[in-house]
Amino acid sequence: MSSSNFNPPDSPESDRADQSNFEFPEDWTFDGWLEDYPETIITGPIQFPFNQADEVNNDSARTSSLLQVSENETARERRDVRERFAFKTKSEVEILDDGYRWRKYGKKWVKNSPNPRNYYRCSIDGCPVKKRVERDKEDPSYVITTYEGIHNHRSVS
DNA sequence: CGGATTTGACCTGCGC
DNA sequence: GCGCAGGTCAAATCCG
Repeated sequence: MSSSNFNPPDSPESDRADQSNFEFPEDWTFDGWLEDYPETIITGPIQFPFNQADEVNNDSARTSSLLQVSENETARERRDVRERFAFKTKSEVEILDDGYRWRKYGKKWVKNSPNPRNYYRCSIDGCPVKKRVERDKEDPSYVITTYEGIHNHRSVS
């Protein structure tokens, strides 16, 4: 895919509503998944950024946090928001060009999966973003990517 | 030579 | 307290 189609925001706090109309490239498949929250199955288009609350305990909050940033987000919900999201995509390769430079810093064989999990950190100095990449245990033709954090810089060309 | 990758060791939270 | 599992570090190595 081309890098220009994937442009996460630079700031977590500003203009969330304005960025919610982001559309993923149509050659990516999202039928979703969120690793640490296996109950959150994503179907249909995802708007970016979407923020996952760490402790979402009712269905309506979960739905809104997955599909878009809620406009009437309560203070409590907002405090719990993490800049983390995951999706799976059908791909032969695990190194997807999403417009950023990543430095691999770890690899783990996770329990109950025949596939390794790879850990990447954004190679820009001072940028806190990390991501994990692993193959879907159920369907190895899918790659699961989990992003954590928001870039404090623009994507590289 | 500089930056990225590899890979086992190390660290830490959690359940028992 | 111990051991497991997941996450990270870092030295050696690779590669342009």
